Amino acid sequence: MSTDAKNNTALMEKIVSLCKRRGFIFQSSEIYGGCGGVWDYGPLGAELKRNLRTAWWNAMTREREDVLGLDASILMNPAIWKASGHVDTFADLMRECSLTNKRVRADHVDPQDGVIMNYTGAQAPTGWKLDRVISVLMKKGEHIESLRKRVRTLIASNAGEAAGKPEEIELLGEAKGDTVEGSVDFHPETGGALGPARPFNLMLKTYLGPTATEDDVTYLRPETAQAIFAQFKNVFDSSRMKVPFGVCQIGKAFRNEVTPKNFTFRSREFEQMELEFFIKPDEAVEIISGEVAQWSENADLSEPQPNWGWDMWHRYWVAQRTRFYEGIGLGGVLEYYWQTPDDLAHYARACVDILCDFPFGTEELEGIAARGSFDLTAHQTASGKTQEVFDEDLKNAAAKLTNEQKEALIQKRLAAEQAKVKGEPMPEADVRAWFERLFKGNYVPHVIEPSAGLDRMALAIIANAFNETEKTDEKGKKEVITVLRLHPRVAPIKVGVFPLLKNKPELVAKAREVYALLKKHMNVFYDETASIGRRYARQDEVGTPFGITIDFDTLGEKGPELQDTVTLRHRDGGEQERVKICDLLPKLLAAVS
RNA sequence: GCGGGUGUAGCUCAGUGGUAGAGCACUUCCUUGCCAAGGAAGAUGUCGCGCGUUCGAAUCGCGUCACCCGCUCCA
Repeated sequence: MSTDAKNNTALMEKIVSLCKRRGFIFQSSEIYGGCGGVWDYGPLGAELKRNLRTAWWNAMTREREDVLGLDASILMNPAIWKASGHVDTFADLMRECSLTNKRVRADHVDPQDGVIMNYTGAQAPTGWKLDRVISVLMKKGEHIESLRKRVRTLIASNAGEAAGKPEEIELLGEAKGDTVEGSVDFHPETGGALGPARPFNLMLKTYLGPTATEDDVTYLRPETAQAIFAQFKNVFDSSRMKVPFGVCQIGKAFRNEVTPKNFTFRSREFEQMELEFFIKPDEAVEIISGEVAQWSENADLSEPQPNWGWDMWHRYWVAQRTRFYEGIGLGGVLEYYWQTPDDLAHYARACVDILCDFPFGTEELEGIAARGSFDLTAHQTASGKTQEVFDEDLKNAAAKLTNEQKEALIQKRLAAEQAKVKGEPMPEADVRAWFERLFKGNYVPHVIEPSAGLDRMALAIIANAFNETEKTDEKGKKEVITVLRLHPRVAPIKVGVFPLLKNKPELVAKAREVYALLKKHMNVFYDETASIGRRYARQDEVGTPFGITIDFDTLGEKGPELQDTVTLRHRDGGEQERVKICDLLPKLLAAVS
């Protein structure tokens, strides 16, 4: 491991340790030895998550006119997961390469010719040993030395650092095996023998009903999005909304990840915050507005416009989400990755990953995808229930088009279908049928999907707020000071209230008064033990942005001007100001909301 | 899933076959005049879990679970 990587691992360990010590995050089921890939949030973690959830919910729906909330069940009719493609994608039989553990779909192995080479194991000068039979296909025309080199390289990369340099690995007990033709038992790239075909499903299966037969199988949802699609018509019909509008949801999702890792970053149970923002197809926008706005570097994305097509809406949501992250203190550590056509799923038109700096690397916080009408159309087809909306503006505008104008639109779309890089072009008859419905004002909405992970967000917040400095006191004793520089809005505790001394009843009584005053409005922590400095430090470590100290001036010892004023201490920098008790609440509320 | 590593007090760790330890944290009391002060007393561990070897296991062996690292996976 490089020095950087080691430092980052050490940093991550400190963060994990702080999270446990101060009650942010615990290992699930710890007293029973834990449970792989799931985590519990302690008192402070629960507050932090709640603050993030509230910030998101407010930004996405309460502060907007065009987005509504939903809270759907985790268990759903399994037909939803068949329609969405989740069952098929994950129910494939997979085979694993015995050399590299690379997986391939069992039905996607190309037949190969060659000679099977067998080894009884391998060893390295580092003392590392592999004690298992290795079978590799020496492809027709391949030189034995080239095969050996390949095997050594693959073994070394799979074994990690323990095996040392590939060229020093010794292959043991080489023996020539059978000659095969058209064999599908070897990995097409590595040549390693493939293991048995096994189902590989990332969805957590369960049974609805006590009989637990295969007929009762359903899944814990692997994403919250599908519930929004499945309830689209109900929300639309019950809310009097018009496209464009969105439906958002916060909730748990479950994936049987192969390797949960990086603390809470990739876990098997996690919380998603997703918005499905439904928009008109570009053709509808063009008919109504006469044009579709083109994006450029200096495009104004602040207010949605009627002539926005999917591209503008997509970029608008990227900008909106960026603003959100800035508002919770992550503005400085974001990166963006625009997926290339190769990365994109066939149904997606564009997808931006919002990445964030973590100690273990720059990783995805949120994905913002333009998914076309893929999801609603899939549910329409599978359920047999129309997911179309009727758009009167569109019908009226279309009625004014000449036949030539209509045909021009159809021709433009047909050309676009032919130019598609991924997926099959839509047959002309289907395109014409679709336009037929469109000209009457009917279409299945398209969608922009910003999908964020709450647990990742919480981890990003903690990791980026984590700050350690070394301090030397008067006696020359060095100590490490830890401060979580959390944005006041997300901090689990907003303010600490301290009497300067605990053996002066007047100070304690006044401090309890201030505590009671603030507690109704925010999470406040009262502490009278240990020295004032230590109490400040304890709160710094959990990111409490403010500290209030009740001292003798508060009691009026230095005269009436200072009576009923307190010291307000700021976490970052430790500067202090004198504030009247009656001014505290408005001042603090402004800072934390 | 593969390979490597780790697991001892709340945290960080020492302890290599013979009575479980330190620092910090914690509790109580005294003291305290703004940034991890001091004093006194105290509590805290089936040494991840299970099986085995042994007169005796935190220590050795096997298994298992969890976490970390590297692969792999990640619509």
